[in-house]
Amino acid sequence: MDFRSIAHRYSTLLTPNSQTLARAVHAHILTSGFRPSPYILNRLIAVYCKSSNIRYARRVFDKIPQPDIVARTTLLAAYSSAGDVKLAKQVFRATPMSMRDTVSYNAMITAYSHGRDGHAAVWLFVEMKRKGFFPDSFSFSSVLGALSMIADEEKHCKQLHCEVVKCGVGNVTSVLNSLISCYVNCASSPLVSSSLVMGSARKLFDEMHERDELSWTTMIAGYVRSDDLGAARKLLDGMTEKIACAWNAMISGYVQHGFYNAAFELFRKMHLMGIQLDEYTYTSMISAASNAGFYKCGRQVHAYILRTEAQPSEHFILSVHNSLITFYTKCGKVVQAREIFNKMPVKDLVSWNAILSGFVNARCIEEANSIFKEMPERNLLTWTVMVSGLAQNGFGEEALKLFNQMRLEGLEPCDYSYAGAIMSCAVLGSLDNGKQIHSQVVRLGHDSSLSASNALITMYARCGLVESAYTVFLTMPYVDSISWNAMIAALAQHGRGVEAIQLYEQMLKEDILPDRITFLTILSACSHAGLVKEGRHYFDSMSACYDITPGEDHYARLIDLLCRAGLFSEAKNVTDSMPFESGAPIWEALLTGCRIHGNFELGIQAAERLFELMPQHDGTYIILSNMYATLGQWDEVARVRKLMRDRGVKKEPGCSWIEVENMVHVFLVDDAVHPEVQAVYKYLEQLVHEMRKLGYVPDTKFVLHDMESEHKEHALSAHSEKLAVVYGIMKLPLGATIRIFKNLRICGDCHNAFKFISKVVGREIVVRDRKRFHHFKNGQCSCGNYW
DNA sequence: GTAGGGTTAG
Repeated sequence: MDFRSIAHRYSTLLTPNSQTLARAVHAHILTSGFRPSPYILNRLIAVYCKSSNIRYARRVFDKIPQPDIVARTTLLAAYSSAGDVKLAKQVFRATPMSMRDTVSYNAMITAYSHGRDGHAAVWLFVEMKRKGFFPDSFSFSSVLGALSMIADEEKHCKQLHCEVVKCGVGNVTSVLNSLISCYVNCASSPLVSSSLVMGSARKLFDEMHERDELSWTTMIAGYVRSDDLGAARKLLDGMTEKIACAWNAMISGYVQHGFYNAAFELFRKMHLMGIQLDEYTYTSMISAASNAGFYKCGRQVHAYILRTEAQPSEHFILSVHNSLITFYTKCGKVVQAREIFNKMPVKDLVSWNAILSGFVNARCIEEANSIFKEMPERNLLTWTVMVSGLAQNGFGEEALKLFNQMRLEGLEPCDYSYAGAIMSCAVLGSLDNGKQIHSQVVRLGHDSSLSASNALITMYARCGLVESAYTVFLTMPYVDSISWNAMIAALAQHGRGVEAIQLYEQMLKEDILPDRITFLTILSACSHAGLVKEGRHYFDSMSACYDITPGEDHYARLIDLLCRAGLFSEAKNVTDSMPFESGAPIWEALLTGCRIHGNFELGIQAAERLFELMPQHDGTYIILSNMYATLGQWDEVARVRKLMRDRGVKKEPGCSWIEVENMVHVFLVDDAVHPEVQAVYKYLEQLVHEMRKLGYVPDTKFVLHDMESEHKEHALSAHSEKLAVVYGIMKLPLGATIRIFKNLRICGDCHNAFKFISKVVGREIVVRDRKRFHHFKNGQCSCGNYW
């Protein structure tokens, strides 16, 4: 067979799906010196482009001495869909003016549009007209897509609408679809009245002579985007054709707005009506199940897919499995999620990010870390998930390090990333860092972001500056229930229970619905302030007014509230009426109350139960041993100590820290490590002398009970919180508030001592311990000794 | 040779 006939056969066989043949032809060209016609070369480029083999396409292209406009446009379009605007532009620029035509302009406009550069696209559209090219329906579809990105006023859409009509494509369905989509996008701009613009879109839709799948889908998705689910549903119900995309848009709208039951109802209807369910339907439904916590429903969807999809496409497998990973992790089934992830034949970035955040949410930080290291590629989301995951799990330092590293790698953090960094500062109590990040947030315009601002509220509160937290809260352009919860929690942690309750009441007045977290917060606010009646009232309102079933955590806080107030019989009534067995949180609350009120009988009972439920928890042993010590039952003290030793339980060492000039200084009990600790001891000695003059008597009871301190007199002055406070007095500017942090609860003697210190040195001391804040000022503590 | 919608990761 000669070359000519081979060429002929190739040209008929080179369909877009014949990649193998394309390689054969290519090889033939390279090895035999065969010079195919431009037509064959163009086909070859097209086949390579179709199969995303752009590098081969480029090699063929570069071999052509004078590529024609078809070859150039094919390559340009391939770069465009691969998202490589730079190379697309290169090809376009290299095309001589005399060769260019409308199609090549259209392709380049689309390339800009894919590269999210709406201005460049519109500019090229204008240039193309100036150069005398007449825009066709493709030009309008492309430029309208670009315009959607930059138009924030209806008049922009209207302008192009006029041109569409002038150019005679005002009746072309595809152009009208793009135009509708343009109006729809514009409707989400804050500068326009959404209902007015949606009205214009709808008018176009109603006046169309012919509506295709896209018209219906665009219009329905448009209503969904402008939060008008009712209009979307009405349109869907009036649709006679069976258009899966339109149904998918509606379902996804329900899911995004949290109407999970409506989504499932529509899903069933879709199935009953015989509309083809596809990966888009399934992913939405699975995500509905994960968000709503409908484990059974999700399993059913999963099982249904396995039963019905015999030949799923690669795209189907990928997207469905990606959403399944999230589903299983959100339902607490990390093992299943991992299994699905491991078995996936092809993984993309979404899969990796899904499993990563699954581990992060399940608090499996080690696994998350190894996934993060293993990932073949990372994006902004990856880093953000990891930063906030580390922060949420208490690894503030690691989180901040990672945040800085992501910036070094040239990634521009988004508001969520900043929220993670701010939370790290909250965990560390690093006000200097927090303030710095706050100013960056403002500079970058992220201060209107909910996630960043909510994190700022928490950060300021946890660094001891409730007023700054309040300022953030009050200056937010809009707030959500998380903002309210954060602010109420801020007041609660600082013992300002009455204000916390007032804020909660205001939240109700503003028609914000409280959630489970709100009640946890408000109950502990009542607990810290001794507001028993109010606490009971709010607890009862949960199921009565808000249809929220109190969980074990809510019961535990109620019991904490009652026991702190010494109401043990009431607490018992509550535990008896609980719909479940008392777990560890309940017994812990009881034990805390018993410790405060010296109710040893019940306390010992609670402690013994806790030994069974969480044998590795150091706190129980310490409280129990202290109780026995107070009773003088030294045999029992010894027994508890032995039990602790035998079980290998280690007491978490007390440690306190303070920030001075952007540096965190850490002190341990009996610290000998900090370079300036000798000076600190010396200063403390002088201070105690002054304090004694005012009536301070060291309370040796606390030493007696401290299982780690063998040397009484010294141990008292060597508690880490004292060292940190003294260091602050020595190093911070005169009059500045001393803010220190402790990993455990503050010791009773230190609490007493700080009252005296605040008076002697005339400074405010703020202590954040494991549970709450203490503000010492002028010999008083804000907790009113109720802690 | 060129366009436009519905999904999954916080």
